Amino acid sequence: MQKRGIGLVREGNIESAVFGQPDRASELAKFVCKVAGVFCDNIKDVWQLFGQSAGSFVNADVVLIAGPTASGKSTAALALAERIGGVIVNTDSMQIYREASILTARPGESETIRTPHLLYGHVGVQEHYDIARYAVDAARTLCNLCASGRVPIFVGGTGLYFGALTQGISDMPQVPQAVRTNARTRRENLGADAFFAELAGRDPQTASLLRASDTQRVLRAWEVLEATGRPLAQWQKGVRVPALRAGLTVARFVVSPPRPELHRRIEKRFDAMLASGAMEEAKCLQSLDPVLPAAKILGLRELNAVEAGMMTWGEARLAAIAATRQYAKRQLTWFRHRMANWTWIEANDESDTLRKLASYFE
RNA sequence: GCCCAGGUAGCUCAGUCGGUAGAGCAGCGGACUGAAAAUCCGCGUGUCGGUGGUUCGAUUCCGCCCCUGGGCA
Repeated sequence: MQKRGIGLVREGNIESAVFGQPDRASELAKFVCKVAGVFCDNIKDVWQLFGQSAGSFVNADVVLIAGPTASGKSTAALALAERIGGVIVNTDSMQIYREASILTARPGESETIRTPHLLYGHVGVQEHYDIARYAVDAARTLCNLCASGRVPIFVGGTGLYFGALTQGISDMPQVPQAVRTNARTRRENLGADAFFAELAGRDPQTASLLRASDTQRVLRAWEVLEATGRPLAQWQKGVRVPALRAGLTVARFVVSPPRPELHRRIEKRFDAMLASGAMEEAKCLQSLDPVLPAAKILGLRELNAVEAGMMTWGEARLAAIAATRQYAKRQLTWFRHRMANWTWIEANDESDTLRKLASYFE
């Protein structure tokens, strides 16, 4: 076992140890600099203050790399994996689907042959995958990898799933499919407002946190109450167990190109998808039940609209690209607020991203 | 060259009987614990083509010019 980097911060009777945890270190960096009376704006500088090499980061037990769609995070993660002997683990809610490799930009054979990629394409599009299953899959994967001694590098764009890794989700029973179907039917029959009023009558606590228009959450609240007899808000107060258990050294990164560059990359990537058979893939998925999560894969609806004669190619292309931009924006909102203390890699291009990311593992 | 229709937000357009303007889309900001590539909330971002004139006041009316469509030559 290699030695972890440790820096001591002293102020009066406060004494804190900075272990090889970039996020914790970055939190303390400003404080350290203030105490030391020097200017430094990154973690490596902090380490150098203490005469230590930033190489301690290579000792991370786990690496997390988040980023908006098309940010180049997968490429960066692969390069990092090869450098530190890591294994890539998916943290994306759509790249899990077997039959949708092109539209979800899932790593292909040329990537998977270089480094093991886990939790990619392991679920059929007909399945109703969700964060609960992800939490289980991720914990199991982590467990397996711990024994192997290879560093897991979790890569993806689903903020909620990163939450399962770092925060965990409250334990609660699975809602039977029949109850879920009933909820949908009932909301359709009653209308959104009456359905919400009904929920508010039975579960004012959860309802007070929601709006009638929030279809998905209102349905979820109703289902959980119906299936368990207990308000969702109560369940959510339950203990959350992170998949990344305490004691692990976790290096956390957000890959974030400048917005205009990201938009260019999104457009370019969609054209690349079209060129590599996205239309054919969409055709195979066109009869998917709209209720299934996989039916929400970006671009699917638009390409199927072309097939159905409802949209021209040009319209579908622009609509799909716009939908992807909007998704990236929502991801960034999550990351900015939930991952504010992660190490942000704000590079202009792929090689710059790689260089910056790698610099934390030198 | 002449005639007609236009030139208003990033795009498509509405509107102002003269008091400096608003929709959709795009965009931007935000929320978010079992569908999360989902779901939901908030925000107009503008030399009203240019320039003279009339007017207390012009994006609106008039003249000229420029640009874009279409038609006639």
